Amino acid sequence: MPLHEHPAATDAARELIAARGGRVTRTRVAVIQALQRSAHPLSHDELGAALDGAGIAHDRVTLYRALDWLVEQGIAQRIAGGERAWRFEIRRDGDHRHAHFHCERCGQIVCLEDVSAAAPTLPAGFAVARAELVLHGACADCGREGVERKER
Amino acid sequence: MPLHEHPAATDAARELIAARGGRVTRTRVAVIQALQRSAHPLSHDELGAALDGAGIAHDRVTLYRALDWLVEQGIAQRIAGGERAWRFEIRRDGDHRHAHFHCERCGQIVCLEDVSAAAPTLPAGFAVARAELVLHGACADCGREGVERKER
DNA sequence: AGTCTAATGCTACAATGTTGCATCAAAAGC
DNA sequence: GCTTTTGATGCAACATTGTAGCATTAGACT
Repeated sequence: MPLHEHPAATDAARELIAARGGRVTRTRVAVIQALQRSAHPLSHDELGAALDGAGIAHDRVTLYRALDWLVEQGIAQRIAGGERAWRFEIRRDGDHRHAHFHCERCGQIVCLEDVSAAAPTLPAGFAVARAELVLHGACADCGREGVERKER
Repeated sequence: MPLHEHPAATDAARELIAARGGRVTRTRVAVIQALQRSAHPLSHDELGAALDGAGIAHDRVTLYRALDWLVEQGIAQRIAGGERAWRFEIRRDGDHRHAHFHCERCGQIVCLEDVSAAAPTLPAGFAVARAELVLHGACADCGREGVERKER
C-alpha cells in the first residue's frame, strides 16, 4: 500500500471510476491521482515514474490500457504535445478546451487555462469534435537571458 | 529517370535547393515536387510511396534526412497531425500559418487556408515561435449520411 | 577527368505503442 | 466468508516511427 495516501482524493478517484462501471484498480486510481496532482499534462513515461514512486507495480501495457480507458470514458484527455509521445491530463468540468504551450527548449508542456481555440468557419460539411491549439516557443524560465539551454 | 517529368516544375525545385547551397539530388527534387503537387500534407510513408511511384530509389533514412533538411531550410514545414507520425507540407510565401483539419474517420489532413491560429495573450516571459491549430472531427466526405466508415 | 565532401544507403538501435493470451483479482452471487 | 465470473493485469512478442554511425556514392567545382 502506498505510504501517506490521501483518503479523500483516493475516494474521489474511486467514485469517478465506479460511476462509469469500471473496476476500481490500483493502477487507475493512482493514474487519476497523479494526473489530478500535476499542474501540466503528463507523458506515459512520467506517469510510469509516478506509479513507481507510489510503490505501485505495473507494466507498460497496463498503463497504456488504463489511459486508453480513461480517455474513452472522458475522464482524461490525450494531447499531442510537441514530441511524438502523447500526454494526458484530467478533463475538468465542462469542455475544458484550453490551449497548451510547448517549450522547445525544456520540452515542458504548460496549460494555458484562459486561452481557448476559437472555432473558425469551415468548409461546408465539416464537423468539428474538438480543437487543439498548441503554441511552440520558449517558456518564461527558458526564455530568460543567461539561462543555460537544457539538453533535451 | 522518372517518366513524364515536368521540366518546369523540376527546374523550380532545383533552384529552390541550389539557392540554399544544397546539392540538387533526385530525392530532394522529387520530395519537393511531391509536396507541391499534393493538396494536403504528406506523411513520411506517403512520400515514400510517391518516390517509389516516380521510380526513385531511396531508403527510409535518406527520406527522413531530406525532409529534415527541407524543414531546416524553411522550404517545408512539419505538422503534428492526429496520429503519431509527422506530416510535411511546402511552405508557401509568407508565414503560412494556416490551420489543419484532421478527419478522425479517414485519417486525412486538410489544410484550412483561411483559418489562422490567433496569437493569444500569454503569461509574462513566454515567447511564441509558432502556433499550431488542429481541428479534429469528420470531414465533408466522411460526415455525410450513409457513408461507410472507413477502417483506420 | 579528378578532387572534395555532402548525401546516400546500409545496419543497428531507440522510443513509443499494440496484440494475444494465460493469469489474477474486483465485483457479484451464494 | 467462499466461490464464481469476467474485467484488468502482466508477460512476450511484434509494429511503427524515428536516429546514429559509418562506409560508399555522386554532386559541384576545378
